Amino acid sequence: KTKRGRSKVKCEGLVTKQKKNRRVKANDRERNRMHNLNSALDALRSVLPTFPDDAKLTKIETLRFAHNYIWALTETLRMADQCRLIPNHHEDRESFFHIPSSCMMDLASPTSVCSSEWDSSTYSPSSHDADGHSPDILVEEQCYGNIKEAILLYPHEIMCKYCFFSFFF
DNA sequence: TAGGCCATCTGGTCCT
DNA sequence: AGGACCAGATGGCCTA
Repeated sequence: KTKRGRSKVKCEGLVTKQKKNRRVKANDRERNRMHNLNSALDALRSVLPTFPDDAKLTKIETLRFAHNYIWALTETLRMADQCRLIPNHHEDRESFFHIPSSCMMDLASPTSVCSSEWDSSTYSPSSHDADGHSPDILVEEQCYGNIKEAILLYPHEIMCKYCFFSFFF
């Protein structure tokens, strides 16, 4: 073989080696990227309401569930705002707070402050307070705050209320 | 055993 | 040129 021929072969070998090296590095980056994506999905799973016995949500289920959950929370807040803006709609408030017993899952029952929050009797009008605030306004404020707290404390019920254990959009 | 889910590899495309 | 992103291909694992 000529000198030029040998160097050509050597050069091709070098290029192949370089290509292989680039591919290996690219694979490594891609793997890393997917791991990051999965970590983000895990983080998302961790803030979604699930039960201990539930199998881990798949990727697509996680995304759909998150979509529905956000919708349910938005809807809950919207209703809370409505409840706040429309005075004397005790019936609405009561129906909003009423969680069907069939929906009550295997959760620890509400305790202390929380237990009364789900009790509609909490919202019945009472006498004026020392500052002279109308009981209705106090009730509305309390109602609004309670709903927000309830969202944090009882995500399962919120989801259940809106029948969002189905994963369809 | 078929089907679903997943991780990984790969080549193409776009961006810096 | 190199990195990020994407979609298709492939093979492994699990479950009904």
